[in-house]
Amino acid sequence: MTGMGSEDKTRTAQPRRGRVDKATAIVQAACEVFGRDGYSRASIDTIAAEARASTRTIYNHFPGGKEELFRSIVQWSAERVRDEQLAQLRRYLDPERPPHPDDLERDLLALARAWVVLITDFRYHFSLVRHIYAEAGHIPAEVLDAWQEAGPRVVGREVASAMAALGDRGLIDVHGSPAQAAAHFMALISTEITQRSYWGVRPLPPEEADRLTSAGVRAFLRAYGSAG
Amino acid sequence: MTGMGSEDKTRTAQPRRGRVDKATAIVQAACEVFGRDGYSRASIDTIAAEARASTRTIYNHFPGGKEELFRSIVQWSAERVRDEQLAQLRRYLDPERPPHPDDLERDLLALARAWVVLITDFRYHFSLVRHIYAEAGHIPAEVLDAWQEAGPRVVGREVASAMAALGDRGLIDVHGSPAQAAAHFMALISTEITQRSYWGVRPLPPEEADRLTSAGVRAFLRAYGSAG
DNA sequence: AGGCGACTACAACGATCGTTGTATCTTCTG
DNA sequence: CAGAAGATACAACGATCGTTGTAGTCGCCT
Repeated sequence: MTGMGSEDKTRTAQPRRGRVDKATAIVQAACEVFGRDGYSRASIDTIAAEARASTRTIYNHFPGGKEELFRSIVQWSAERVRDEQLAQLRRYLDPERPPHPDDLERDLLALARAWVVLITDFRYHFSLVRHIYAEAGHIPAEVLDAWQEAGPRVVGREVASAMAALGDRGLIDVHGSPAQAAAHFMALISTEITQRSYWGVRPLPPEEADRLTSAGVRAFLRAYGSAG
Repeated sequence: MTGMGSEDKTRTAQPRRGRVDKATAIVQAACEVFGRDGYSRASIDTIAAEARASTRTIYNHFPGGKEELFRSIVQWSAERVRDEQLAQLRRYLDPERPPHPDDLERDLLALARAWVVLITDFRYHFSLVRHIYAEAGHIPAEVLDAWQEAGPRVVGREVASAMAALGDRGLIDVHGSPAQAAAHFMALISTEITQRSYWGVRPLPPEEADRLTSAGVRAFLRAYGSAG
């Protein structure tokens, strides 16, 4: 939004220095530090050090200060993870190519496993989400809504429509509400893992995580499988 | 833990002044403020004001300062809520008096509803839990373990043994792991509500919460009901 | 009454932190 | 080369906060 004028030729496209673009370095560092320490504990100095930038540069890029920086990275991180989650969803549960009934459990399990991997891959993002939930009372409603709409709600809707597709083809029985089935699917595959691992802070042994994931998928299929 | 010694006559039993015991006033206020603001944002001055005490009194009762106060109230709050949850569990799912098969869904639903009510009743406690999860990386492992062992793990074990009892009597099929069934039950009845309501910060309309709860119970019974 | 224990008001300290201004430096562009 | 634009180092400010010390107040018990 800021900085990039309207008709500059190729100037701002190339990173000024030989290094990485300072702006993205700051955003990445801020993601990590905000995720690790939370809004209050995170200090501008720490973010600057992590980004190998000076605090002054941060304030040049984000005139709104800490608050604007936080809003920006929440949005940025949500979009990034959302895209990754949607990619895995389309990869293992493409509404265009429904799986054979025999492969349904395999595909759901593959999706679940891929998502669990994302939880540790994007550890800092999910730490950030934890802090968002914890500090929900101190975050303006508009910011919360913008975040939900940029990330979680989109994913939820996509999973719901995938469930609807499976239902239409008779692979599962959504029992009237594809959205409800989607929510239950996500709850069953992730709740226990996230809780036991403190949202990835203390990762579980892989085989344990796998056991929980497949148990969740099997329970989901018993609850929503069309064959029963 | 403090205060109630073993052989004090009647001195510490009666509040010294005409008011409430300052210690419990401080603990309650600290619970509320820590839950609302989190560890870093919460200030001793705020807690003192909320407890109508002076900061000096706080340091007299908790020589360890902010850290000890936090540890104490985490433990205290966890025990209180645990007892409440166990009471509801025994009320609606007493292992000694298993329900008739026809009443199983009704009883499970009653338990689920009672627990959902607790989420808003003990709003500050669950806010505290959010912050614990968010700041897990900054809390000593021993404190985290002590908290889990004083609260969540006990409840989880009790629900698991209730599930085992239901399984033994053929009312449900635990599919090999009562603990897993318990975790799935709790996930199905509470995950969506807690997420959608931001853990009680923005409470859902009661009928909406009810809809989600009963949908969770029905899904659980489809996954774990012995009749299928 | 006298003393004791708990509570309080008040001030002060050191530390951390968000934020800004300024002067200097580097690197790219014309 | 000159100039511009971005980045940096540095210092300083005001504010908040945890914590401690001190002196004083209030109510209870002997």
